[in-house]
Amino acid sequence: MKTQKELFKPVTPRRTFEDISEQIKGLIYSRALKPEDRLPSERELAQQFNTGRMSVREALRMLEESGFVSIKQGANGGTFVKELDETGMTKSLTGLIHVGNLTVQEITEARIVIETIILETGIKNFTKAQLSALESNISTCEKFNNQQKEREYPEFWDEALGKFHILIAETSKNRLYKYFMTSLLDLYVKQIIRYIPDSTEYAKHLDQHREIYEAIKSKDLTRAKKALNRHVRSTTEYVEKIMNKMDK
Amino acid sequence: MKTQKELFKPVTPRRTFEDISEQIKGLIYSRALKPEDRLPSERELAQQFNTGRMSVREALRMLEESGFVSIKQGANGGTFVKELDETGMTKSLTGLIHVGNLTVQEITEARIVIETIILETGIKNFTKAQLSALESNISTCEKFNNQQKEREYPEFWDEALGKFHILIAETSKNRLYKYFMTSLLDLYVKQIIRYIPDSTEYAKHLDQHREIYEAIKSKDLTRAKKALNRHVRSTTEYVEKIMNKMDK
DNA sequence: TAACTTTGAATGGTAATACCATATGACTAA
DNA sequence: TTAGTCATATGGTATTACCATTCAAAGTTA
Repeated sequence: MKTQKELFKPVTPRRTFEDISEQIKGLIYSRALKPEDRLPSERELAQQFNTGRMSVREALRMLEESGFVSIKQGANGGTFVKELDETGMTKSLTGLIHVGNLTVQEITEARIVIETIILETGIKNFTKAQLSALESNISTCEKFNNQQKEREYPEFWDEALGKFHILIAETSKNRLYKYFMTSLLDLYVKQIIRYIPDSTEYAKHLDQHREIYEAIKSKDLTRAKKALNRHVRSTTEYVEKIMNKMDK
Repeated sequence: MKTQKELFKPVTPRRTFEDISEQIKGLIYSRALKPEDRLPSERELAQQFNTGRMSVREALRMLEESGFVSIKQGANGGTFVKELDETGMTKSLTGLIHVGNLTVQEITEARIVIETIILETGIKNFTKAQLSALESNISTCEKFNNQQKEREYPEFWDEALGKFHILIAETSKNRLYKYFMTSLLDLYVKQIIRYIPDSTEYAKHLDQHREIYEAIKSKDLTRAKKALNRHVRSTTEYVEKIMNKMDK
């Protein structure tokens, strides 16, 4: 028989701000607070919780950090409930990469797996709207690439590198894939965006996209998988080359 | 030609505590601060950053929330750098589930995919040590299940449900899979742990584990995949049944 | 001497207050 | 009408004081 001691779990002493944070999180989970809703001001909250304003602020800081609320200053500002999305996941992955507990290679491998699965389970079910969205994404990017002026804007890189793959991920019924893909691409883009590749490099990237697109359009799974694999590996090589440069 | 205005990106006004948080995070990223290292006390930090203690505390709250540091009170306490692991990811997924932006089904599907990939790429490379770890995990669980007294402790469920799959995930060279698997299992366990299933249900669970194990041992990929798929689906059904009960 | 108790100091946790910074909208004057 | 000004609400920062927890060293007792 175990001693009585082992029957009880250790209790972490409840800190006030944690309590507050949990309460608010609970209200969000139970939909008592919905996205866009505005919370009372910090001073009011402090009164209602019967605590100091600091504890409230620390609680809000936690909620903000994990993406449950966003905070605006000024009149008509305040704390607003936010729709929870994949940013939390992105942050986690970014951290893991930075401290060296994860590499770009590992992420890329997972990315191939997921995108492949998406195609395997859904290549037959692409709607016309989805196909034309892919098509228009590619052609928009190509048009941009031919206009020197426009190429200066890094935002448009985001468009090219990310949106295409996200469009593919969105065809899956599994939202987790979309979250995951969005997170991963965000990591890629954050690395690449400081370097504006030359027009040739960019064109190559787009050609690969088009290749994938054509395969999907003709519902040729084998070809699509091959093209996808090539594309992701080539992009990864490029990202790694850039990252090595940055280390020096 | 675009107006000059569009040349500049919007600047989010830097909040003091964000600055502090970024600085510390940067030191962790650059390995100037390593896990287990102790940061100066809040009061000292405030002095060094030339700010108030509150800003420091809010910064620490952010770092704590995202898993970069842990904080202990009392003499010899303070702020300690923590090894970054998958807890951040787990938190994100938990949040997404609770607000309804993700379901157990979606997670389960992804889980099958990943575990399958792990087997596909690595079933031939299981070492003897890894195999016997699986074996001993199963037999330990079985032993527990036959001792009524022990079955009371929910912790041991954790052992049964999670460890087996984590052992499999750990055989992969891709740490992302392990992180992901650990996160997902954590979600399952957090749901199940309140309900202690009857001995029969538990035995069934273990039998499935053993089936998977045998297939891996004999390096029969097809059989392993089938067994795995069956097992995960059966577990999911069970979890869903429980969750429905809880809703009522 | 060994075991227990007390106490002091370091550190995080909470509170109250005052004031700064920012954003919005109403008001005012040209 | 338009441009500018100001009042106000809200978050952001700083200061100060005190509470709560923990650990270790000093002291005390058997």
